[in-house]
Amino acid sequence: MHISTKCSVAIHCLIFIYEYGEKKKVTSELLSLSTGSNPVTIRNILSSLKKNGIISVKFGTGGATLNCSLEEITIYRICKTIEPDFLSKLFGIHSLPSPLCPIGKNIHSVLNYSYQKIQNDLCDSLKSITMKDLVTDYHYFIQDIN
Amino acid sequence: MHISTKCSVAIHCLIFIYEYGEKKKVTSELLSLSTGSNPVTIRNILSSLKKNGIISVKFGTGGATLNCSLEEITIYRICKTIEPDFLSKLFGIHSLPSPLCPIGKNIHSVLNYSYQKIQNDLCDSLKSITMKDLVTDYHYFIQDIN
DNA sequence: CCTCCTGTAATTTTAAAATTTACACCATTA
DNA sequence: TAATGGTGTAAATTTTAAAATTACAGGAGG
Repeated sequence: MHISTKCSVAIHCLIFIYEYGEKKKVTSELLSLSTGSNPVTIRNILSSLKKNGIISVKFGTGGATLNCSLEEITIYRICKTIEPDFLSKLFGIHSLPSPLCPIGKNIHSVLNYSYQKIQNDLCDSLKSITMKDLVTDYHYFIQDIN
Repeated sequence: MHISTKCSVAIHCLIFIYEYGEKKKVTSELLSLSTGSNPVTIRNILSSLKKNGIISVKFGTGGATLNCSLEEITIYRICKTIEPDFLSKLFGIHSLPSPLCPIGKNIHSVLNYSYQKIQNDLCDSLKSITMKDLVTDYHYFIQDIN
């Protein structure tokens, strides 16, 4: 199972909110059009980001705005917010090894021990990239291509 | 989507083959019982490992044996063998962002640029652990628990 | 030549992710 | 104060990917 596309959509939304949040009323409908995802999916994502304090969403009247600086929003923070146990779901593990076999009995412990290290490494990697980097890259691509 | 459970099953099989491959005839049926996975799944996994030169499987009569030293088999090599494009499938990306929106038009480039770095980091992490480590851990757990 | 095994294609089942439908509730404004 | 255009969320449905199952051809060795 991979890290959900919801994280990619969340990044897309955050760039959009950063770029337009002050000028326009950024609604779930608008983000739905830009991302190509369903408005309900967007609302669920925004709801998580809001609970984590990353954005504010005006209830009733609508519209999302950024609530903290780009440097404070790492990819790790986004993933963790959207999908709290994404790291432990990184590796699939077969659920029914035989308890009668010494290897079957211990394989979960063995795998988890090494997988934990890999998860920690991935965690560091995800923490090293922030929305600041992504917005900078976005501006680079905008200039370059258009 | 996560990294397939087939990788965990492959590691299970390799420990089994290392421990018993010389003494017993390790068949897909036997590995199926130990892992709790289907014999056909096992045969597909063994078939990949065989093509990569990690193990040998006796055709006709049956039985798998290790073909190289434990140190040479990294988790990366196993994953890559079982699921060649697992790294690029690590992050899901929404497939239909709007080409009419500047962000929608560039989001794939932006995401891939950062995701590539993360994939490289993960790659390094996966290369840092070998079957030697996993077998050592296994022996540790065996002693400890039984 | 019979038995036990591998290799692999094709189908079915299962499980997870995403979408859709539905509706209660809030703010603004005409 | 009622209409409009939003949010928040639950529940059902659809879609998609992974895994299991079924099926069978073919090799090795007693």
